[in-house]
Amino acid sequence: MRWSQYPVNTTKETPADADVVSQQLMLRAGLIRKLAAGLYTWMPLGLRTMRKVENIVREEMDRAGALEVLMPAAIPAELWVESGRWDKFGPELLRFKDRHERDFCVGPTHEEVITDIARNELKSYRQLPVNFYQVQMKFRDERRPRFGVMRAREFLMKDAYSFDISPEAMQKSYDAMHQAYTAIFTRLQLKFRSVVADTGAIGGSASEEFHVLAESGEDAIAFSDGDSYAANLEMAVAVPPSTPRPAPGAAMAEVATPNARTIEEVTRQLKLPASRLVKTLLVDGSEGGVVALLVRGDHELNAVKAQKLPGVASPLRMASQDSIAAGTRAEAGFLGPVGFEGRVYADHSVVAMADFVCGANKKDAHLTGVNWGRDLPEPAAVDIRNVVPGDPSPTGKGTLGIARGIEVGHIFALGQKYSEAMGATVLDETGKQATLYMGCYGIGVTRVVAAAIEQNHDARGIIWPDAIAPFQVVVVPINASKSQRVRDTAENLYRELIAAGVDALLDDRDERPGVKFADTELIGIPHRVVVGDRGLERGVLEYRHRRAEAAEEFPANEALAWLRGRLAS
RNA sequence: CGGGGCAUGGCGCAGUCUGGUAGCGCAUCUGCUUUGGGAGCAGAGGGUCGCAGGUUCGAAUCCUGCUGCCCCGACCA
Repeated sequence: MRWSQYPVNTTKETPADADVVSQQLMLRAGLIRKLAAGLYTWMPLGLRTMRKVENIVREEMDRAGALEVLMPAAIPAELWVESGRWDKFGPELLRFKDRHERDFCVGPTHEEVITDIARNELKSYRQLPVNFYQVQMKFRDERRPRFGVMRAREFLMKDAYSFDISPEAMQKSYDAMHQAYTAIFTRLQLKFRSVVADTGAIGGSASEEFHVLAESGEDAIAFSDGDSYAANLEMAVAVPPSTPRPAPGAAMAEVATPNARTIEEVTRQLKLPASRLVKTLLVDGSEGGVVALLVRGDHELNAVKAQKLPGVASPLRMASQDSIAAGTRAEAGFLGPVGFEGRVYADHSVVAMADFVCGANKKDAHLTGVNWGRDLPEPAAVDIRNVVPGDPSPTGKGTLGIARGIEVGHIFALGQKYSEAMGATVLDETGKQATLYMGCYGIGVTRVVAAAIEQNHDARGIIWPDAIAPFQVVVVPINASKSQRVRDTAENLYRELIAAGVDALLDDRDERPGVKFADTELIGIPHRVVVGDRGLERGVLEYRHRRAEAAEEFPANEALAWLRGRLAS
């Protein structure tokens, strides 16, 4: 492609309303243009990258044996009523009526449509396993679209749905997708992790998310340095301490702690580390009243874990001032388990403590030297805290660290949720109707593009991985208007590259060198070749990788062969 | 949906309080000079000041209503 024929409008100024780097760079580089909140046009340059991502996804899906289909974006309401999601989905589902006043929605995901296909097309267990996928624009009317294409309302998604005769077979399909996703993100040259996820509202037996690691990621991920264990922070298991609880060494005593309502204030007044304190959190019980949750002073309560405990209201709600007063006759800031009459859950790390400090259930007072068994009954030991860096991995290998990630893929072993609701069955070996087992698997293609930028950029702009760069190489003639030799050399090299099947861009604009360099770096072309009279005097061209500190020279007369070596590595 | 804010040429903004000629930078176009890190000079084009109503001799500016957009707020690819 010749740059002069490509309307790439780059800007020096950062758009005022772009709040993340990827969005700023995509706008500055002219990859996308915003039409309305959460709606973007993909400009030629941006679309090239998106298509490259899409093709890699498609190739790996095909390789895994999945079959591509294309379902309508507009879906009749009946299917959604049948699955029960017409009422459950809420305002994110964009609904509309056609000219006959029939209800429709714009598909935010396609379980209903594909299950309808499955029940009509699949008759026998002999047709299984089967996995249908599509790459298609989805629409979700996000309550707040933001971060550019990362959380847009309309976005390109690869969604796949597997159908199997048994849970075991479903697991095989699921594993195959896990493998395919790993291959995809590896080929995209992104640093990523697959993490154990909460199956949440969708339900099902297994679920993993694929995260691209980036500082700016919205999600916290705990991962082990000893093996491949990784989980969402909400899901990461905090293992009980391996060291036994020390014997009591002190008598229980009440100490005055005026106005010490926070852990920080108590540690300051008592001159003790937060790890010696017990934080008492009262939450609403599922049958009224309050439940006490205890975590160590330096730990954080994990709401997802806590709301799964028997007797605890879900979703988790902190107790109101009134119910705290009714349950303890004390006030928040000075709560403690000693003398508390309701249900008590203590995190494993709390159970392992001796001579600890907690609230005295009395204003301006705490208790010190408190010990389980002696001063209060042994509590129910549970895992209700967020893991912290340095915790042992639940797999027993290595310790946990915390990283931030952007969720770009999610795989679910769904089970029979939709097939049951919509009656998707086949005949099994014995000739009986058997309800299908489903899995569903998504990749946010547009989000991958943004995530790749979040992970790969510097002050000058984007640094595309070779696999998804809109162009692999840019040939930059310097002062071409003055030198026939520069013009010819650049032109010939460009043609050779194209003929060799390399995605090459020729910057044939009549611009000053500084402008060309700055633009090339902003749009993130990984390999740059400079053709200038200065080098041609000595028969050399200049090469620089987007990440390299400095340029290097190479012989002009064997340019293609030399460059191929660089492109391969 | 709650809270805050913004709307002035393609982009970024000033002007609004205190009504009276619509302005700056970038970008665009023309010419000359320049040419290895976002050039200089000279000139040019481009604006229903978000929309509707009102106050006034006169409204970007004051008043009312509407719309759109952005930011902050724990369920997502």
